[in-house]
Amino acid sequence: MSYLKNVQVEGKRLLMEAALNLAANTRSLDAFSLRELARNAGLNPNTFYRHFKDFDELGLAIIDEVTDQIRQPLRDLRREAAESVVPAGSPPISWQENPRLNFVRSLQVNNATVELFFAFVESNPEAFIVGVRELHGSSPVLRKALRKLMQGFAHDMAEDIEVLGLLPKLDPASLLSVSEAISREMFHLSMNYIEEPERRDEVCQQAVASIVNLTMGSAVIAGHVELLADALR
Amino acid sequence: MSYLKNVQVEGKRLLMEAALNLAANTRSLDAFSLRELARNAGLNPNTFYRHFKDFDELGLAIIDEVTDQIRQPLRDLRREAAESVVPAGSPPISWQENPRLNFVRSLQVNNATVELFFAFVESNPEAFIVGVRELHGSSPVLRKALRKLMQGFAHDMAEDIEVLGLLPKLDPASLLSVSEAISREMFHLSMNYIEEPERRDEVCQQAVASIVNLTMGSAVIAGHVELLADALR
DNA sequence: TGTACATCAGTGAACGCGCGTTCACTGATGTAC
DNA sequence: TGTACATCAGTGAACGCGCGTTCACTGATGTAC
Repeated sequence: MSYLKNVQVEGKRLLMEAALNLAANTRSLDAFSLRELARNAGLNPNTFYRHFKDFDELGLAIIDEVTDQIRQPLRDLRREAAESVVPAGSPPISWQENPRLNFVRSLQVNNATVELFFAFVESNPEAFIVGVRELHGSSPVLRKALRKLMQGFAHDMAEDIEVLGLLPKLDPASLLSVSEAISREMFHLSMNYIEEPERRDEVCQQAVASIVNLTMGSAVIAGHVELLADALR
Repeated sequence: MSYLKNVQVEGKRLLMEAALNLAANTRSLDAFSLRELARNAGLNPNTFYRHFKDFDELGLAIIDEVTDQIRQPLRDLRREAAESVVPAGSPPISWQENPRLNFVRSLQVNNATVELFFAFVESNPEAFIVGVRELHGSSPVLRKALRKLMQGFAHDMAEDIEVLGLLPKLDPASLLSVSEAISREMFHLSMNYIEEPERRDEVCQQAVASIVNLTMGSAVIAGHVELLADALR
Protein backbone atom coordinates (compact mmCIF):
# COMPACT_ATOMS: atom_id res chain seq x y z
CA MET A 1 0.00 0.00 0.00
CA SER A 2 2.75 2.35 -1.03
CA TYR A 3 0.48 5.39 -1.20
CA LEU A 4 -0.02 5.42 2.57
CA LYS A 5 3.65 5.39 3.48
CA ASN A 6 3.49 9.05 4.52
CA VAL A 7 1.23 8.20 7.45
CA GLN A 8 3.72 7.85 10.28
CA VAL A 9 1.56 6.65 13.16
CA GLU A 10 1.33 2.87 12.96
CA GLY A 11 -2.29 2.41 14.06
CA LYS A 12 -3.58 5.22 11.87
CA ARG A 13 -1.87 3.73 8.85
CA LEU A 14 -3.19 0.25 9.63
CA LEU A 15 -6.73 1.60 9.88
CA MET A 16 -6.45 3.50 6.60
CA GLU A 17 -5.00 0.47 4.83
CA ALA A 18 -7.71 -1.79 6.18
CA ALA A 19 -10.42 0.72 5.21
CA LEU A 20 -9.10 1.08 1.66
CA ASN A 21 -8.94 -2.67 1.40
CA LEU A 22 -12.45 -3.28 2.73
CA ALA A 23 -13.96 -0.46 0.68
CA ALA A 24 -12.40 -1.75 -2.51
CA ASN A 25 -13.08 -5.44 -2.00
CA THR A 26 -16.30 -5.78 -0.05
CA ARG A 27 -18.59 -2.89 0.77
CA SER A 28 -18.77 0.90 0.42
CA LEU A 29 -17.04 3.07 2.99
CA ASP A 30 -20.34 3.64 4.79
CA ALA A 31 -21.31 -0.01 4.85
CA PHE A 32 -18.81 -1.78 7.09
CA SER A 33 -18.64 -1.48 10.84
CA LEU A 34 -16.04 0.14 13.01
CA ARG A 35 -15.38 -3.19 14.69
CA GLU A 36 -14.99 -4.97 11.34
CA LEU A 37 -12.47 -2.33 10.35
CA ALA A 38 -10.59 -2.73 13.65
CA ARG A 39 -10.49 -6.50 13.21
CA ASN A 40 -9.04 -6.13 9.72
CA ALA A 41 -6.45 -3.70 11.04
CA GLY A 42 -5.62 -6.04 13.92
CA LEU A 43 -6.45 -3.35 16.48
CA ASN A 44 -8.82 -2.65 19.33
CA PRO A 45 -12.08 -1.08 18.12
CA ASN A 46 -11.35 1.82 20.40
CA THR A 47 -8.18 2.83 18.59
CA PHE A 48 -10.28 4.28 15.77
CA TYR A 49 -11.32 7.16 18.05
CA ARG A 50 -7.68 8.04 18.75
CA HIS A 51 -7.32 9.08 15.10
CA PHE A 52 -10.70 9.83 13.58
CA LYS A 53 -13.94 11.48 14.60
CA ASP A 54 -16.01 9.46 12.12
CA PHE A 55 -15.87 7.64 8.81
CA ASP A 56 -15.91 10.85 6.76
CA GLU A 57 -12.72 11.94 8.49
CA LEU A 58 -11.15 8.58 7.72
CA GLY A 59 -12.29 8.84 4.10
CA LEU A 60 -10.84 12.32 3.72
CA ALA A 61 -7.52 11.19 5.22
CA ILE A 62 -7.35 8.35 2.69
CA ILE A 63 -8.21 10.66 -0.20
CA ASP A 64 -5.53 13.14 0.86
CA GLU A 65 -2.85 10.50 1.05
CA VAL A 66 -3.80 8.75 -2.16
CA THR A 67 -3.96 12.07 -4.01
CA ASP A 68 -0.40 12.85 -3.01
CA GLN A 69 0.77 9.52 -4.36
CA ILE A 70 -1.23 9.52 -7.57
CA ARG A 71 -1.48 13.04 -8.96
CA GLN A 72 2.20 13.57 -9.69
CA PRO A 73 2.78 10.08 -11.14
CA LEU A 74 -0.09 10.68 -13.55
CA ARG A 75 1.57 13.87 -14.74
CA ASP A 76 4.92 12.16 -15.00
CA LEU A 77 3.57 9.41 -17.19
CA ARG A 78 2.05 11.91 -19.61
CA ARG A 79 5.38 13.71 -19.94
CA GLU A 80 7.16 10.40 -20.19
CA ALA A 81 4.84 9.47 -23.04
CA ALA A 82 5.46 12.81 -24.74
CA GLU A 83 9.22 12.45 -24.45
CA SER A 84 9.17 8.90 -25.76
CA VAL A 85 7.81 10.40 -28.98
CA VAL A 86 9.75 13.64 -29.17
CA PRO A 87 12.82 13.83 -26.92
CA ALA A 88 12.85 16.79 -24.53
CA GLY A 89 14.63 19.80 -25.94
CA SER A 90 13.70 19.09 -29.55
CA PRO A 91 12.82 22.34 -31.32
CA PRO A 92 9.03 22.80 -31.32
CA ILE A 93 7.25 22.78 -34.67
CA SER A 94 3.89 24.56 -34.64
CA TRP A 95 0.61 23.03 -35.80
CA GLN A 96 0.38 25.69 -38.53
CA GLU A 97 3.82 24.78 -39.78
CA ASN A 98 3.30 21.03 -39.97
CA PRO A 99 -0.22 19.85 -39.11
CA ARG A 100 0.41 16.26 -40.12
CA LEU A 101 3.48 15.82 -37.93
CA ASN A 102 1.74 17.33 -34.92
CA PHE A 103 -1.38 15.26 -35.49
CA VAL A 104 0.56 12.01 -35.66
CA ARG A 105 2.66 12.96 -32.65
CA SER A 106 -0.48 13.80 -30.72
CA LEU A 107 -1.95 10.38 -31.51
CA GLN A 108 1.23 8.66 -30.41
CA VAL A 109 1.41 10.53 -27.10
CA ASN A 110 -2.22 9.70 -26.63
CA ASN A 111 -1.69 6.00 -27.17
CA ALA A 112 1.32 5.88 -24.90
CA THR A 113 -0.44 7.84 -22.14
CA VAL A 114 -3.47 5.58 -22.20
CA GLU A 115 -1.28 2.51 -21.99
CA LEU A 116 0.72 3.89 -19.06
CA PHE A 117 -2.47 5.07 -17.36
CA PHE A 118 -4.06 1.64 -17.37
CA ALA A 119 -0.81 0.03 -16.22
CA PHE A 120 -0.90 2.47 -13.32
CA VAL A 121 -4.54 1.63 -12.62
CA GLU A 122 -3.68 -2.05 -12.60
CA SER A 123 -0.97 -1.54 -10.00
CA ASN A 124 -3.20 0.63 -7.76
CA PRO A 125 -6.67 -0.82 -8.25
CA GLU A 126 -7.90 -0.18 -4.71
CA ALA A 127 -7.34 3.56 -4.88
CA PHE A 128 -9.22 3.82 -8.17
CA ILE A 129 -12.09 1.58 -7.11
CA VAL A 130 -12.69 3.49 -3.90
CA GLY A 131 -12.21 6.86 -5.58
CA VAL A 132 -14.70 6.22 -8.37
CA ARG A 133 -17.14 4.52 -6.01
CA GLU A 134 -17.19 7.32 -3.48
CA LEU A 135 -17.29 10.00 -6.18
CA HIS A 136 -20.96 9.11 -6.48
CA GLY A 137 -21.27 7.54 -3.05
CA SER A 138 -23.49 8.53 -0.20
CA SER A 139 -21.19 10.87 1.71
CA PRO A 140 -21.51 14.48 0.48
CA VAL A 141 -18.18 15.27 2.14
CA LEU A 142 -16.30 12.62 0.16
CA ARG A 143 -18.16 13.40 -3.07
CA LYS A 144 -17.09 17.01 -2.81
CA ALA A 145 -13.47 16.12 -2.02
CA LEU A 146 -13.32 13.72 -4.96
CA ARG A 147 -14.89 16.18 -7.40
CA LYS A 148 -12.24 18.66 -6.39
CA LEU A 149 -9.59 16.01 -6.91
CA MET A 150 -10.87 15.28 -10.42
CA GLN A 151 -10.79 18.98 -11.21
CA GLY A 152 -7.16 18.89 -10.13
CA PHE A 153 -6.42 16.07 -12.55
CA ALA A 154 -8.20 17.91 -15.35
CA HIS A 155 -6.25 21.07 -14.56
CA ASP A 156 -2.96 19.16 -14.78
CA MET A 157 -4.02 17.62 -18.05
CA ALA A 158 -4.99 20.96 -19.58
CA GLU A 159 -1.65 22.43 -18.57
CA ASP A 160 0.26 19.51 -20.05
CA ILE A 161 -1.69 19.57 -23.31
CA GLU A 162 -0.81 23.25 -23.61
CA VAL A 163 2.86 22.90 -22.67
CA LEU A 164 3.42 19.79 -24.77
CA GLY A 165 1.58 21.31 -27.74
CA LEU A 166 -0.70 18.28 -28.11
CA LEU A 167 -3.57 20.32 -29.56
CA PRO A 168 -3.92 23.34 -31.81
CA LYS A 169 -4.65 26.50 -29.86
CA LEU A 170 -7.87 26.36 -27.81
CA ASP A 171 -9.28 29.02 -25.52
CA PRO A 172 -8.50 28.08 -21.88
CA ALA A 173 -12.13 27.38 -20.92
CA SER A 174 -12.63 24.90 -23.76
CA LEU A 175 -9.31 23.24 -23.05
CA LEU A 176 -10.25 22.75 -19.41
CA SER A 177 -13.70 21.51 -20.32
CA VAL A 178 -12.25 18.94 -22.74
CA SER A 179 -9.74 17.86 -20.10
CA GLU A 180 -12.52 17.38 -17.59
CA ALA A 181 -14.49 15.23 -20.01
CA ILE A 182 -11.38 13.14 -20.70
CA SER A 183 -10.79 12.71 -16.95
CA ARG A 184 -14.33 11.52 -16.40
CA GLU A 185 -14.05 9.07 -19.28
CA MET A 186 -10.70 7.71 -18.10
CA PHE A 187 -11.80 7.17 -14.52
CA HIS A 188 -15.00 5.54 -15.64
CA LEU A 189 -13.16 3.23 -18.04
CA SER A 190 -10.61 2.36 -15.35
CA MET A 191 -13.42 0.47 -13.61
CA ASN A 192 -14.17 -1.57 -16.72
CA TYR A 193 -10.46 -2.18 -17.09
CA ILE A 194 -10.22 -3.56 -13.55
CA GLU A 195 -13.41 -5.55 -13.60
CA GLU A 196 -13.34 -7.04 -17.08
CA PRO A 197 -9.81 -8.34 -17.60
CA GLU A 198 -10.85 -10.18 -20.76
CA ARG A 199 -11.89 -6.87 -22.38
CA ARG A 200 -8.78 -4.86 -21.51
CA ASP A 201 -7.64 -4.30 -25.08
CA GLU A 202 -11.11 -3.17 -26.03
CA VAL A 203 -11.27 -0.76 -23.07
CA CYS A 204 -7.87 0.67 -24.02
CA GLN A 205 -9.04 1.25 -27.58
CA GLN A 206 -12.22 2.84 -26.32
CA ALA A 207 -10.19 5.23 -24.17
CA VAL A 208 -7.94 6.18 -27.06
CA ALA A 209 -10.94 6.67 -29.34
CA SER A 210 -12.76 8.90 -26.85
CA ILE A 211 -9.72 11.07 -26.27
CA VAL A 212 -9.09 11.43 -29.99
CA ASN A 213 -12.75 12.22 -30.63
CA LEU A 214 -12.97 14.77 -27.82
CA THR A 215 -9.74 16.54 -28.74
CA MET A 216 -10.28 16.54 -32.50
CA GLY A 217 -13.89 17.56 -32.08
CA SER A 218 -12.86 20.48 -29.92
CA ALA A 219 -10.26 21.48 -32.50
CA VAL A 220 -12.94 21.49 -35.19
CA ILE A 221 -15.25 23.62 -33.07
CA ALA A 222 -12.38 26.00 -32.23
CA GLY A 223 -12.01 26.67 -35.94
CA HIS A 224 -9.15 24.37 -36.84
CA VAL A 225 -11.00 22.21 -39.31
CA GLU A 226 -8.81 23.30 -42.24
CA LEU A 227 -5.74 22.45 -40.19
CA LEU A 228 -7.07 18.96 -39.56
CA ALA A 229 -8.00 18.62 -43.20
CA ASP A 230 -4.37 19.41 -44.03
CA ALA A 231 -3.14 16.92 -41.44
CA LEU A 232 -5.29 14.15 -42.86
CA ARG A 233 -4.72 14.99 -46.52
CA MET B 1 -42.76 7.19 -7.74
CA SER B 2 -44.46 6.71 -11.06
CA TYR B 3 -41.82 4.27 -12.35
CA LEU B 4 -42.88 1.59 -9.86
CA LYS B 5 -46.56 1.61 -10.79
CA ASN B 6 -46.18 -1.72 -12.58
CA VAL B 7 -45.50 -3.50 -9.30
CA GLN B 8 -48.92 -4.77 -8.35
CA VAL B 9 -48.38 -6.26 -4.92
CA GLU B 10 -48.74 -3.49 -2.35
CA GLY B 11 -46.00 -4.54 0.09
CA LYS B 12 -43.48 -5.25 -2.64
CA ARG B 13 -44.05 -1.83 -4.15
CA LEU B 14 -43.79 -0.12 -0.75
CA LEU B 15 -40.48 -1.86 -0.08
CA MET B 16 -39.08 -0.91 -3.48
CA GLU B 17 -40.18 2.69 -3.09
CA ALA B 18 -38.68 2.91 0.39
CA ALA B 19 -35.42 1.33 -0.81
CA LEU B 20 -35.11 3.71 -3.75
CA ASN B 21 -35.78 6.59 -1.42
CA LEU B 22 -33.29 5.50 1.23
CA ALA B 23 -30.61 4.65 -1.32
CA ALA B 24 -30.93 8.02 -3.03
CA ASN B 25 -31.17 10.16 0.07
CA THR B 26 -29.15 8.52 2.80
CA ARG B 27 -26.92 5.51 2.25
CA SER B 28 -25.96 3.04 -0.47
CA LEU B 29 -28.17 0.04 -1.11
CA ASP B 30 -25.85 -2.16 0.94
CA ALA B 31 -25.62 0.24 3.87
CA PHE B 32 -29.08 0.37 5.42
CA SER B 33 -30.72 -2.38 7.41
CA LEU B 34 -33.64 -4.58 6.56
CA ARG B 35 -35.47 -3.24 9.60
CA GLU B 36 -34.79 0.37 8.63
CA LEU B 37 -36.21 -0.40 5.21
CA ALA B 38 -39.29 -2.05 6.72
CA ARG B 39 -39.87 0.96 8.99
CA ASN B 40 -39.68 3.32 6.02
CA ALA B 41 -42.12 1.15 4.11
CA GLY B 42 -44.46 0.96 7.13
CA LEU B 43 -44.27 -2.84 7.16
CA ASN B 44 -43.19 -5.69 9.38
CA PRO B 45 -39.47 -6.53 8.91
CA ASN B 46 -40.53 -10.01 7.99
CA THR B 47 -42.48 -8.96 4.92
CA PHE B 48 -39.20 -8.42 3.08
CA TYR B 49 -38.70 -12.19 2.89
CA ARG B 50 -42.08 -12.67 1.24
CA HIS B 51 -40.77 -10.84 -1.84
CA PHE B 52 -36.97 -10.91 -1.90
CA LYS B 53 -34.20 -13.34 -1.07
CA ASP B 54 -31.69 -10.58 -0.34
CA PHE B 55 -30.79 -6.98 -1.18
CA ASP B 56 -29.37 -7.86 -4.58
CA GLU B 57 -32.74 -9.27 -5.59
CA LEU B 58 -34.42 -6.09 -4.39
CA GLY B 59 -31.88 -3.99 -6.31
CA LEU B 60 -32.45 -5.96 -9.50
CA ALA B 61 -36.20 -5.60 -9.16
CA ILE B 62 -35.83 -1.84 -8.83
CA ILE B 63 -33.49 -1.65 -11.80
CA ASP B 64 -35.90 -3.68 -13.95
CA GLU B 65 -38.85 -1.47 -13.09
CA VAL B 66 -36.99 1.79 -13.48
CA THR B 67 -35.53 0.66 -16.81
CA ASP B 68 -39.01 0.03 -18.17
CA GLN B 69 -40.08 3.53 -17.18
CA ILE B 70 -36.97 5.37 -18.34
CA ARG B 71 -35.60 3.77 -21.47
CA GLN B 72 -38.52 4.52 -23.78
CA PRO B 73 -39.04 8.08 -22.51
CA LEU B 74 -35.37 8.81 -23.23
CA ARG B 75 -35.87 7.62 -26.80
CA ASP B 76 -39.05 9.61 -27.15
CA LEU B 77 -37.43 12.82 -26.06
CA ARG B 78 -34.66 12.42 -28.62
CA ARG B 79 -37.20 11.94 -31.41
CA GLU B 80 -39.25 14.77 -30.02
CA ALA B 81 -36.17 16.99 -30.21
CA ALA B 82 -35.48 15.87 -33.77
CA GLU B 83 -39.03 16.57 -34.87
CA SER B 84 -39.06 19.98 -33.24
CA VAL B 85 -36.27 20.88 -35.67
CA VAL B 86 -37.40 19.01 -38.77
CA PRO B 87 -41.05 17.88 -38.77
CA ALA B 88 -41.53 14.16 -39.33
CA GLY B 89 -42.05 13.29 -42.95
CA SER B 90 -39.85 16.07 -44.32
CA PRO B 91 -37.80 14.79 -47.25
CA PRO B 92 -34.31 13.78 -46.02
CA ILE B 93 -31.36 15.78 -47.33
CA SER B 94 -28.05 13.91 -47.18
CA TRP B 95 -24.88 15.23 -45.52
CA GLN B 96 -23.12 15.16 -48.90
CA GLU B 97 -25.87 17.26 -50.44
CA ASN B 98 -25.96 19.96 -47.78
CA PRO B 99 -23.35 19.60 -45.03
CA ARG B 100 -24.10 22.95 -43.43
CA LEU B 101 -27.83 22.31 -43.07
CA ASN B 102 -27.24 18.88 -41.54
CA PHE B 103 -24.55 20.22 -39.21
CA VAL B 104 -26.78 22.99 -37.90
CA ARG B 105 -29.72 20.63 -37.57
CA SER B 106 -27.54 18.17 -35.66
CA LEU B 107 -26.48 20.92 -33.24
CA GLN B 108 -30.09 21.93 -32.69
CA VAL B 109 -31.28 18.39 -32.02
CA ASN B 110 -28.35 18.02 -29.69
CA ASN B 111 -29.24 21.12 -27.70
CA ALA B 112 -32.87 20.19 -27.47
CA THR B 113 -32.08 16.61 -26.39
CA VAL B 114 -29.72 17.75 -23.66
CA GLU B 115 -32.30 20.17 -22.34
CA LEU B 116 -35.02 17.53 -22.31
CA PHE B 117 -32.66 14.99 -20.77
CA PHE B 118 -31.82 17.17 -17.80
CA ALA B 119 -35.46 18.09 -17.31
CA PHE B 120 -36.14 14.36 -17.18
CA VAL B 121 -33.31 13.86 -14.68
CA GLU B 122 -34.73 16.61 -12.53
CA SER B 123 -38.11 14.94 -12.39
CA ASN B 124 -36.64 11.49 -11.60
CA PRO B 125 -33.58 12.27 -9.50
CA GLU B 126 -33.80 9.20 -7.27
CA ALA B 127 -33.59 6.73 -10.13
CA PHE B 128 -30.53 8.47 -11.57
CA ILE B 129 -28.77 8.83 -8.21
CA VAL B 130 -29.20 5.19 -7.33
CA GLY B 131 -28.38 4.02 -10.86
CA VAL B 132 -25.13 5.95 -11.11
CA ARG B 133 -24.18 5.12 -7.52
CA GLU B 134 -24.67 1.39 -7.88
CA LEU B 135 -23.05 1.32 -11.32
CA HIS B 136 -19.78 1.52 -9.40
CA GLY B 137 -21.16 0.25 -6.10
CA SER B 138 -20.15 -2.78 -4.14
CA SER B 139 -22.58 -5.35 -5.53
CA PRO B 140 -21.18 -7.14 -8.59
CA VAL B 141 -24.70 -8.26 -9.50
CA LEU B 142 -26.04 -4.70 -9.65
CA ARG B 143 -22.94 -3.37 -11.39
CA LYS B 144 -23.39 -5.93 -14.13
CA ALA B 145 -27.09 -5.20 -14.50
CA LEU B 146 -26.45 -1.47 -14.73
CA ARG B 147 -23.65 -1.84 -17.24
CA LYS B 148 -26.01 -3.84 -19.39
CA LEU B 149 -28.63 -1.13 -18.99
CA MET B 150 -26.19 1.56 -20.10
CA GLN B 151 -25.30 -0.52 -23.14
CA GLY B 152 -29.01 -0.58 -23.89
CA PHE B 153 -29.17 3.20 -23.74
CA ALA B 154 -26.14 3.48 -25.99
CA HIS B 155 -27.66 1.03 -28.44
CA ASP B 156 -30.87 3.11 -28.61
CA MET B 157 -28.84 6.26 -29.12
CA ALA B 158 -26.78 4.75 -31.94
CA GLU B 159 -29.94 3.58 -33.68
CA ASP B 160 -31.55 7.01 -33.37
CA ILE B 161 -28.47 8.84 -34.61
CA GLU B 162 -28.52 6.58 -37.66
CA VAL B 163 -32.25 6.83 -38.33
CA LEU B 164 -32.44 10.56 -37.71
CA GLY B 165 -29.32 11.18 -39.82
CA LEU B 166 -27.64 13.18 -37.06
CA LEU B 167 -24.13 12.24 -38.18
CA PRO B 168 -22.39 11.54 -41.45
CA LYS B 169 -21.99 7.82 -42.13
CA LEU B 170 -19.93 5.99 -39.47
CA ASP B 171 -19.15 2.30 -39.29
CA PRO B 172 -21.49 0.62 -36.75
CA ALA B 173 -18.74 -0.14 -34.22
CA SER B 174 -17.55 3.49 -34.06
CA LEU B 175 -21.10 4.75 -33.85
CA LEU B 176 -21.82 2.46 -30.90
CA SER B 177 -18.57 3.37 -29.21
CA VAL B 178 -19.34 7.09 -29.54
CA SER B 179 -22.84 6.51 -28.22
CA GLU B 180 -21.43 4.65 -25.22
CA ALA B 181 -19.06 7.50 -24.43
CA ILE B 182 -21.92 9.99 -24.69
CA SER B 183 -24.05 7.85 -22.35
CA ARG B 184 -21.30 7.70 -19.77
CA GLU B 185 -20.80 11.46 -19.96
CA MET B 186 -24.53 12.21 -19.68
CA PHE B 187 -25.08 9.95 -16.69
CA HIS B 188 -22.03 11.34 -14.96
CA LEU B 189 -23.11 14.91 -15.60
CA SER B 190 -26.63 14.16 -14.40
CA MET B 191 -25.14 13.82 -10.91
CA ASN B 192 -23.56 17.27 -11.11
CA TYR B 193 -26.85 18.59 -12.42
CA ILE B 194 -28.72 17.20 -9.43
CA GLU B 195 -26.19 18.09 -6.80
CA GLU B 196 -25.10 21.55 -7.94
CA PRO B 197 -28.28 23.42 -8.84
CA GLU B 198 -26.39 26.70 -9.09
CA ARG B 199 -24.21 25.29 -11.89
CA ARG B 200 -27.02 23.79 -13.99
CA ASP B 201 -26.49 26.02 -17.01
CA GLU B 202 -22.81 25.27 -16.95
CA VAL B 203 -23.46 21.51 -16.71
CA CYS B 204 -25.86 21.73 -19.66
CA GLN B 205 -23.28 23.53 -21.75
CA GLN B 206 -20.66 20.99 -20.77
CA ALA B 207 -22.94 18.18 -21.91
CA VAL B 208 -23.63 19.86 -25.24
CA ALA B 209 -19.93 20.55 -25.75
CA SER B 210 -18.91 16.95 -25.01
CA ILE B 211 -21.51 15.52 -27.36
CA VAL B 212 -20.50 17.92 -30.13
CA ASN B 213 -16.83 17.15 -29.58
CA LEU B 214 -17.34 13.39 -29.51
CA THR B 215 -19.56 13.31 -32.58
CA MET B 216 -17.57 15.77 -34.67
CA GLY B 217 -14.31 14.14 -33.63
CA SER B 218 -15.61 10.77 -34.71
CA ALA B 219 -16.74 12.24 -38.02
CA VAL B 220 -13.22 13.61 -38.60
CA ILE B 221 -11.63 10.25 -37.81
CA ALA B 222 -14.16 8.47 -40.06
CA GLY B 223 -12.87 10.58 -42.95
CA HIS B 224 -15.50 13.32 -43.09
CA VAL B 225 -13.18 16.21 -42.36
CA GLU B 226 -13.77 17.81 -45.79
CA LEU B 227 -17.51 17.54 -45.21
CA LEU B 228 -17.16 19.37 -41.91
CA ALA B 229 -14.90 21.94 -43.53
CA ASP B 230 -17.71 22.56 -46.04
CA ALA B 231 -20.27 22.76 -43.27
CA LEU B 232 -18.24 25.36 -41.39
CA ARG B 233 -17.13 27.37 -44.40
C1' DT C 1 21.97 13.94 34.76
C1' DG C 2 18.02 12.87 37.18
C1' DT C 3 13.28 13.50 38.46
C1' DA C 4 8.56 14.64 37.91
C1' DC C 5 4.91 15.37 34.96
C1' DA C 6 2.30 15.50 30.46
C1' DT C 7 1.06 13.57 26.24
C1' DC C 8 -0.36 10.06 23.47
C1' DA C 9 -1.35 5.39 21.11
C1' DG C 10 -3.39 1.52 22.25
C1' DT C 11 -6.09 -1.81 25.58
C1' DG C 12 -10.00 -4.41 27.77
C1' DA C 13 -14.31 -4.66 29.94
C1' DA C 14 -18.83 -3.26 29.99
C1' DC C 15 -23.42 -1.04 28.57
C1' DG C 16 -27.70 -1.12 26.22
C1' DC C 17 -29.50 -1.44 21.53
C1' DG C 18 -30.82 -2.60 16.92
C1' DC C 19 -29.93 -6.21 14.00
C1' DG C 20 -31.17 -10.55 10.79
C1' DT C 21 -33.65 -14.47 10.92
C1' DT C 22 -36.91 -18.13 12.75
C1' DC C 23 -41.29 -19.66 13.92
C1' DA C 24 -46.10 -20.14 14.29
C1' DC C 25 -49.91 -17.55 13.29
C1' DT C 26 -53.96 -14.72 10.68
C1' DG C 27 -57.13 -13.62 7.34
C1' DA C 28 -58.09 -12.74 2.57
C1' DT C 29 -58.37 -14.58 -2.08
C1' DG C 30 -58.38 -18.26 -5.44
C1' DT C 31 -59.64 -22.99 -6.92
C1' DA C 32 -61.58 -27.85 -7.29
C1' DC C 33 -65.51 -30.39 -7.37
C1' DT D 1 -74.10 -22.68 -5.22
C1' DG D 2 -71.72 -24.31 -1.43
C1' DT D 3 -67.91 -26.47 0.84
C1' DA D 4 -63.23 -27.74 1.65
C1' DC D 5 -58.63 -26.84 0.85
C1' DA D 6 -54.47 -24.28 -0.89
C1' DT D 7 -52.02 -20.21 -1.59
C1' DC D 8 -50.22 -16.09 -0.27
C1' DA D 9 -49.16 -11.34 1.89
C1' DG D 10 -48.45 -9.74 6.05
C1' DT D 11 -47.97 -10.12 11.46
C1' DG D 12 -45.81 -10.44 16.16
C1' DA D 13 -42.86 -12.48 19.40
C1' DA D 14 -38.57 -14.30 20.31
C1' DC D 15 -33.49 -15.67 19.78
C1' DG D 16 -28.74 -14.75 20.13
C1' DC D 17 -25.27 -11.61 18.26
C1' DG D 18 -22.41 -7.86 16.79
C1' DC D 19 -22.67 -3.16 17.14
C1' DG D 20 -20.98 1.90 18.66
C1' DT D 21 -19.48 4.14 22.44
C1' DT D 22 -17.95 4.91 27.38
C1' DC D 23 -14.73 4.43 30.92
C1' DA D 24 -10.64 3.66 33.41
C1' DC D 25 -6.39 1.85 32.56
C1' DT D 26 -1.22 0.92 30.68
C1' DG D 27 3.17 1.87 29.15
C1' DA D 28 6.13 4.37 26.05
C1' DT D 29 7.95 8.80 24.66
C1' DG D 30 8.71 13.71 25.16
C1' DT D 31 9.63 17.83 28.04
C1' DA D 32 10.69 21.15 31.94
C1' DC D 33 13.80 22.33 35.25
